[in-house]
Amino acid sequence: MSNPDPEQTPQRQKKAKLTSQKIAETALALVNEQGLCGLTMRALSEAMGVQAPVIYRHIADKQQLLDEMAEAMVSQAPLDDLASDDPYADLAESCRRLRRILLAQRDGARIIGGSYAAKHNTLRGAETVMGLLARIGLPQHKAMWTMMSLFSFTLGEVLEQQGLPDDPAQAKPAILAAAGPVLADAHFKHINTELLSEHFFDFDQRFEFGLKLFLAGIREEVAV
Amino acid sequence: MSNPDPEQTPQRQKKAKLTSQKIAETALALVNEQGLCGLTMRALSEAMGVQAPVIYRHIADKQQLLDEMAEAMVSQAPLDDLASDDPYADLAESCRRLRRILLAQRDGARIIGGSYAAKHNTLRGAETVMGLLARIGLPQHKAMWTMMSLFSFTLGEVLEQQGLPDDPAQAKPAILAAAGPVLADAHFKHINTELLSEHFFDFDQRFEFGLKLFLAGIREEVAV
DNA sequence: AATGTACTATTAACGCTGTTAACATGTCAA
DNA sequence: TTGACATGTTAACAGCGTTAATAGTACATT
Repeated sequence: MSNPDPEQTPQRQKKAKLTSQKIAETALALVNEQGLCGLTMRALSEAMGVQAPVIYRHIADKQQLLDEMAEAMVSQAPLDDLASDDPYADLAESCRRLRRILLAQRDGARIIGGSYAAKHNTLRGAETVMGLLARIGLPQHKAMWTMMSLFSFTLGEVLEQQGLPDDPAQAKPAILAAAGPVLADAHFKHINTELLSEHFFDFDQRFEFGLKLFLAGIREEVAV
Repeated sequence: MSNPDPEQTPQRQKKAKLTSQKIAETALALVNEQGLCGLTMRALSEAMGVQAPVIYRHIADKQQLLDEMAEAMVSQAPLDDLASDDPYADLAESCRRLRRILLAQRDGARIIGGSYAAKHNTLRGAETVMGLLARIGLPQHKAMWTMMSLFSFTLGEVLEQQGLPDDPAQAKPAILAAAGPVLADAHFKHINTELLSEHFFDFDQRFEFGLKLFLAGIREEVAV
């Protein structure tokens, strides 16, 4: 059978049979448009051409919706193909992919961070990373701590990046204006607005630098 | 004058003059009791023996309240006394203090993470850490990236720790029960429930291990 | 001392939220 | 045809952040 798309979906995807997975995908799309605050059950149901209480036929509450959204995000970029001869490079690539997933979805870090989803795709990604760390030579419990540290670091970085207002060209002057007076006043020798302006908002370089530090620390740990 | 505490405050701190700082402190105490979800403007005003709209005489909206709360938290543990002969040790201690602040306040990580407060105490702490990293030998922009990476790591770790239900003895079995079936099913070679059970929830050791990795990475970066 | 002014507090209400109850419709099996 | 069950609807509840309009209260000035 495989559902041959019976009709051309007149205006929307109207009668799409409403699975919890489709709900999660629509919710992610809605967040991309409106932001996480705009994700209300009513707005979501309207986007699906349906009344609000219908959603509750497929998911228990909003928290479970967020969990499904998190799992849907993770499943978008599996790590199965990572099998180069350099596990450190693969490890770095894993973190970059996680970061890319988070950045590709508006408020992605908050969605992932707010859910403790121990579901299939999430655990599969973890398994891959644990395999890399085992190849590197870490014992199992240290591998787990390392993985979680890398996850926390990556999540925290994107959390901060996505925390500022949507338009970066607008957020930057605002933050500089807020910090400026304080920095000018007291005896701040190691921070100044030029430093903030030029390097604080370069999130890509920030992330890569932190990642490099972390990997160097892992090499050191293994070498001992 | 200095307001000699005119009366013995009959039942509560009733007529405490209601500054934005006192509001923030009461809000933090309320979150400690009820959790962040329990922090409503009505509950907060009731805790202060006052009607809800009065709050808005002193703060613009709830986001600003959260900012004030974040700043109040940071101000609780300054870093001024850190001046040992080992800047790496001071750096580690800075991270531990930040973590202790976050853990001491219920939902502390979410409060700090949700605010972009470029206020006095926050920037002063940053200045101290930047000084340590300068002593270590990092150029200014790398010092800033390093500081932000450490902050993201620490915040992310506590965020995850505080993300699980309040009673850890209750959260642990729940998560294990959720992950168990998935782990048993497929070909998971590097993760298992024993590993999770014994080492995932040891957040202190997790944090210390990640911190060690990071510091080793910094040493490596400087040594090059 | 009386008065005007600014601050502080109150009550009432608006529009919105997640969620549930009660009821209607449609679909498929016996 | 007759159930049974999934799926949809409308109406409503309690609670949220926030604002408007109003009342009281303290203090500087006349």
